Amino acid sequence: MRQMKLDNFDRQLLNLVQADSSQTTERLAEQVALSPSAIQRRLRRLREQGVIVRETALVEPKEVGRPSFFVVSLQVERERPELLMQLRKWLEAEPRIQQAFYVTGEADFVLVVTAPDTETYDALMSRLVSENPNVSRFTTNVALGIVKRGLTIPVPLASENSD
Amino acid sequence: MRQMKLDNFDRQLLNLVQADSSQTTERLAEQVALSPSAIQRRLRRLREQGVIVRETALVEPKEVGRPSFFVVSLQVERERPELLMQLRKWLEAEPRIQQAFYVTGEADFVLVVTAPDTETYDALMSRLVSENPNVSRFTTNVALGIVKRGLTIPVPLASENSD
DNA sequence: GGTGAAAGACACCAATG
DNA sequence: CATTGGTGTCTTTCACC
Repeated sequence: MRQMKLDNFDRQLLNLVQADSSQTTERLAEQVALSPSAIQRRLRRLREQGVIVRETALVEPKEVGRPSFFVVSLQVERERPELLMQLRKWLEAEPRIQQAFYVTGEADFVLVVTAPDTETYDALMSRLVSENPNVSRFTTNVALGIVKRGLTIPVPLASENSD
Repeated sequence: MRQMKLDNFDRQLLNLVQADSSQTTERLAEQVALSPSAIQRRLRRLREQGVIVRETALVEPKEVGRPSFFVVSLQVERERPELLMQLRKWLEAEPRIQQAFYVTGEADFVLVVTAPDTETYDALMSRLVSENPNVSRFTTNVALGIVKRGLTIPVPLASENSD
């Protein structure tokens, strides 16, 4: 059931709504060579099929109290499956964990964390280690600046080459 | 001009639209104790003031060709201001660079990169180093799995404590 | 892909604190 | 006097052909 067949119309559409999901179907129809009705039906399908997961507003950190951002590398005691699952759920449930990747290399997880200040961040990480016994160590990189911030996945058209 | 004064209505609204920006003003009005008209005016203001930067659709990687994700640490030859600026612009312009943080610690930048496959990723990083002479070294962590993916910044209400 | 009905957003309104 | 909730109009979406 995975790996939907997406034609180039779908792919164009995905690129457009990733850039701006507030566009009307009419405006989208101008950019993709389709009628508004067709756009509508495709968008509904893409949402129902889970290709489009959700639509969100991006807020400017400067405007909401200048929160800090941290990139955190986690080392976990390898391999206790239940504890690993618990950690994943913990990360998912914690709103200040924006992103969590399970990675190769020296670290096991890389997190992107946001917090209003360093104290809150410290408290959060203290809770993380105390409530997840398999987390053996972590290193923090404080973000001094954000050059770019997005989740857009470029969707290549079928006719295009990969690069 | 920065650091807008946001009351608790604005803050609630920001939390709601970060979770789901496709809600109607009427549905938002049910959750915030305001009329649809008030919600509308506030949303427009938040957009105009740049508190809400843009609205985007989040797509499921599994459904668009299972692209890979990489967390990259960049070391740059410190300090050649013009080259640093050039690097920032390069990162911004490159669609496969999802996020770029300027950080403290051993690395200077941390990137989150997406690419359809490892070859494309390699080619991208080759271009990065060849077109940015100040990038001295980088280390790659391949994401084996994504536990969580979002950009939501929790906006605390004025009456609430930080934690 | 087009068309008519329903829903939602937008531009004004007087009212309120 | 800024901000609210309400009303009419226009736009956009939705369901059906």
